[in-house]
Amino acid sequence: MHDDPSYAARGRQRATAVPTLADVARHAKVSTATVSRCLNAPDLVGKPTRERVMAAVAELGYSPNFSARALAAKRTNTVGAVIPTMENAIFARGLQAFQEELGRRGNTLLVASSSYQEDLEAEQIRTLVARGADALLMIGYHRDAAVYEFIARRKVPALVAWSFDSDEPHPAIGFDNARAMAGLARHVIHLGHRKLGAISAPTEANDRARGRVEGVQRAMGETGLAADNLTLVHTQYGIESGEAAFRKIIADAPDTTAVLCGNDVLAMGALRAAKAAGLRVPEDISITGFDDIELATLAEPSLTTVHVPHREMGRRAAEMLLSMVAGDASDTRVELETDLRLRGSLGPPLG
Amino acid sequence: MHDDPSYAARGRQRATAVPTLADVARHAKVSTATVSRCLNAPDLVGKPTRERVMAAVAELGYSPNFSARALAAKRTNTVGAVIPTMENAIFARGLQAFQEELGRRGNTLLVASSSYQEDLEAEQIRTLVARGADALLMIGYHRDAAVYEFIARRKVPALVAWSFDSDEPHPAIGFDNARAMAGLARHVIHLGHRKLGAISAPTEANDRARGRVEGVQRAMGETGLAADNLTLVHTQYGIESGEAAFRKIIADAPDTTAVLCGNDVLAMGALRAAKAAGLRVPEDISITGFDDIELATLAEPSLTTVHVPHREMGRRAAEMLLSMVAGDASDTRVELETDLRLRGSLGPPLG
DNA sequence: GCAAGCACTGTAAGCGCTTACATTGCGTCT
DNA sequence: AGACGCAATGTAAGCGCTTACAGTGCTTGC
Repeated sequence: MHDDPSYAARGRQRATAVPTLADVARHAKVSTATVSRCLNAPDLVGKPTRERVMAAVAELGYSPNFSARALAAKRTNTVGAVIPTMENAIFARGLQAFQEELGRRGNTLLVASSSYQEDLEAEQIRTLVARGADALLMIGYHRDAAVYEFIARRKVPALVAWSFDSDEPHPAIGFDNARAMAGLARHVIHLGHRKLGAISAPTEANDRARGRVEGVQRAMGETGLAADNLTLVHTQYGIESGEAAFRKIIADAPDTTAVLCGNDVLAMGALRAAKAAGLRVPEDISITGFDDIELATLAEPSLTTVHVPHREMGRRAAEMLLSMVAGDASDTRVELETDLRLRGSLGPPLG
Repeated sequence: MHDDPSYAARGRQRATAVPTLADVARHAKVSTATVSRCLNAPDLVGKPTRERVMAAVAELGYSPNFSARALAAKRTNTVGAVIPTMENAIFARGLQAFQEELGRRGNTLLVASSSYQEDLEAEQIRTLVARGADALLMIGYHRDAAVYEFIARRKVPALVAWSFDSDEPHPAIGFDNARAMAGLARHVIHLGHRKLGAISAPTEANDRARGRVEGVQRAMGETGLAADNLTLVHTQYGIESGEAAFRKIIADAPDTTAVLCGNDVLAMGALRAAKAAGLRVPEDISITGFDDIELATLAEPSLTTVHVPHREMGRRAAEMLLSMVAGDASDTRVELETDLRLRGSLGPPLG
């Protein structure tokens, strides 16, 4: 035993080199299999042996090499997420909850962001899978069929979040953007508004934004409002963008009495532009948002918006993904409820 | 050649199993070494061979197994970051820039958050290192010496961000929190304020918060203001916390004319509480923040604060860390400049 | 008193890749 | 013409771990 000629050399290195499973085994005078079992399935090992091994682990400051473990066990305990950007508070919040839940269950989060670019997203997804992500979180349904095929071929459990559509087959947790926005729009219309404005994020590669616009249109259709009562402007994410879009709406359609924005950040911009233009909110013009980020209650007047349970979504997404990895296929499609938060920025039109 | 009895079986599996380097090699009729070289050092391979290999890669849809690569090459192209929380916009913004730069250079980001808990942070750092992070980004200097020793022993390049102290030996990119806050406080005092309030995040495990409080005290010392002219309140991060802290200050010291807050979110809370108490800002009381998040310009009145270049910090942190990994040890300590953004929430005291 | 079963532990074969080293076939130099 | 260098490729030894399988020494039932 221990007549391996390299043993002495290894012993000398030990202070400087990172200890391996084999070092621990040697130290505790057991086989590597036993050390591995101590770490992964302690009840299979006798108590005295286990204690000896654990002592060796502690003494050497051993911690397992993740890549080796992943290679041998074919599981990484790592979950990938591709989001448009962390700078958007709604994703930051959801992702934070997602990561907390993952951490609680011994997993780590691998993050990539696509900057709302479809091809970049596809590339990020490939990267995450190649890195061995056990599962994938993606935002919204919209992406090339080839991406979905790739995921299916690799058999990586994947979950769509921030969107829910009962017609879509993919596992998802989210809400029906169109329905949520329609609820708000219906309320606005019932208050008496007839000339509406809408500010939306770009809709080409973004089903959430698309859904929200459709929601407005659906509510108008239901209440018999003709389509030309809506002035729709598309613009980038950002406060300044919201300001510019608002100015465009009141320039194009000065009789607009309510502007529905695709998210709270755009709404904050609209609000600021309205005030800058000398319009009173909500007396002269009503403004609404979507998401209910912290900003919404801070605005003056505070913002009427659609509340989305971002944290809950993140937390449950982690739960779902991890149980999908474990092979438990129940509850793979979850629709969350949103609700209206009626605040000062919305009122009946004065006329 | 190809008389391996398992060859046929492998061939049949190919459609369902994930292709490996060996599959590609077989397909292109070269050795695995050549395939590996095509992927990692293409100029070492002759053009016709390379093209044949690349075709095989494309045909099989091969992508390398990351764990195996990491195990063999001892490099993961993954950088870990431990931040307090993504829900704080300043970290989200910096981290986004960090991740973008990392991605641009072919690296991926592994994220962990500590929820401002010191022991959790230590654990996360160990986890990230065990997962093979090539380098580490950490927020602020404050952490147990054992953690720094661990990092040094593992020889993982690590960078402190969001803080800079010329007395500290660790590689860092950030700014001098005390100096930045002292600059603001000096300005406030020069305006004529004599009775100050300060709202700070908990300082035990947070050198940034500590520095900011010290900055206020330093400015007071320099200008001959006695320490008892300052009412200091510690509280958690959050708007409501800021509101409560503000109420406590004006209850304890009703003659306070300016409240300096450790960050913009606390300042937003203070602002709201001031207005709720019927105080005019800045006529009755001045309020300042720190960070210059988007919220600051949205407040009414807009918030006087210290601008911090979060995005630049994130981007350069990525650059620095990657060059440290590459063995380039230049410029390992970078001090960034902050600047005052004087806005409506600060004015001279009326008295 | 002996086969069967059980609780532990060890042996060794990979997992999919990288890379040091060996080999081959040229063109070149003297 | 023979020695040499060089470019292109192959061979094979790991990287550090997991796990199927194979003992080993007991207790137990009949």
